[in-house]
Amino acid sequence: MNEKNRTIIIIAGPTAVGKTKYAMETAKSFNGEIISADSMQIYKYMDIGSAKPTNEELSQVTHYLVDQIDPEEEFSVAEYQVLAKNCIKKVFETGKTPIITGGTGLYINSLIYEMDFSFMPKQNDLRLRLEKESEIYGVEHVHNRLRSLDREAAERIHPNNLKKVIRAIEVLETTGKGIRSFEESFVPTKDYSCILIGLTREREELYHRIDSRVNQIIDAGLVEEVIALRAKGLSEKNMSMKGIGYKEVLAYLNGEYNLEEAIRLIKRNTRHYAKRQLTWLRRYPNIIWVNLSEFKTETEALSVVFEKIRSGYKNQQVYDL
RNA sequence: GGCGACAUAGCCAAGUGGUAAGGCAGAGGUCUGCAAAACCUCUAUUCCCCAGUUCAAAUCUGGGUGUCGCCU
Repeated sequence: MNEKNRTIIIIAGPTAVGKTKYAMETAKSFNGEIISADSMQIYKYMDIGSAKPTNEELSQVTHYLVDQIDPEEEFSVAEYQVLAKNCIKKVFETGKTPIITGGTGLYINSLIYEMDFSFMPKQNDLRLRLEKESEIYGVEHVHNRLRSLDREAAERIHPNNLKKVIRAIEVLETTGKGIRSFEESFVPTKDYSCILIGLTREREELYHRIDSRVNQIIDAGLVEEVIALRAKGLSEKNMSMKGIGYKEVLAYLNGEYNLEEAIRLIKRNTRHYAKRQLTWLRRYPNIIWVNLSEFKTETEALSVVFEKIRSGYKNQQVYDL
């Protein structure tokens, strides 16, 4: 089998770096179709705040996993992985190249590493019980419980990180096994190989782009979009509404602060998010970085991106940890 | 010109004789079923400047500089 037929291209990078544009061009040049790895763009009706590709862009290149899930639905990596892997398979079958793009690091992990979520399902009632326990007796109490089950895991997970503590207990109670070995096995998937491009920019420039994008999003009608979502019955309780831009506008609409403050917070939170994304991406040993700030024109930057993808094919720069 | 208050990190500040709280911003990091989530770590050898008192000064005294307020 031709190596090229089994290689996916991942265009990763922090929010507002310009992923959409570069992924589009890559798709056009490499006979590709785009599969999103974005935990917010996957939701329907959340167009403006999640900075989805425009209708024009969507019509130019086939996109998967954008606009798929109802915002009130529960969704997680486990489901994402199944959907995305199906899409990848489908794209391969048509003889095209899957281009993965998006900023959700965990979703990307689920595609490049052998990650099996199926044997440790979530346990809603246990979760609720533990959450309640932590409210009554405090996070330390729940953490102590983890300690009694798995000392080593307790040492690794900070007591304040309740989500993680609960998940560890959940896994221990349902499988009876430790969570450790599982966490450490970052085994590359055998389904295909990956060329991972990391787009970045100088921090200052990135932050400027974020600020101006937030302004654009507000002008484009984010507040109206949130009002419409609220009218559908969505509230801050829904995961989808915890997205940056949504939670702040919701708080503004609830009278917690004024619009100006909401905009300030959206900008700040987006900056924090971008920083965390960069931290995440730095962990990939074979990521091929392209600093877009280094180029005078987009054409120039694009040709470098393409060149790196080509040499990626040549060197078989695949995930091999 | 006179009187008064204040001067501590990029910003907001606490500290009123015992060796620089805290918050924001910033930086670094963790991550295997909510991930735009959740969580962790770091960031003033020095408090506007100079002199003095004291074992010890951001803290007290004197002078200078600057900012703000009030009065003429």
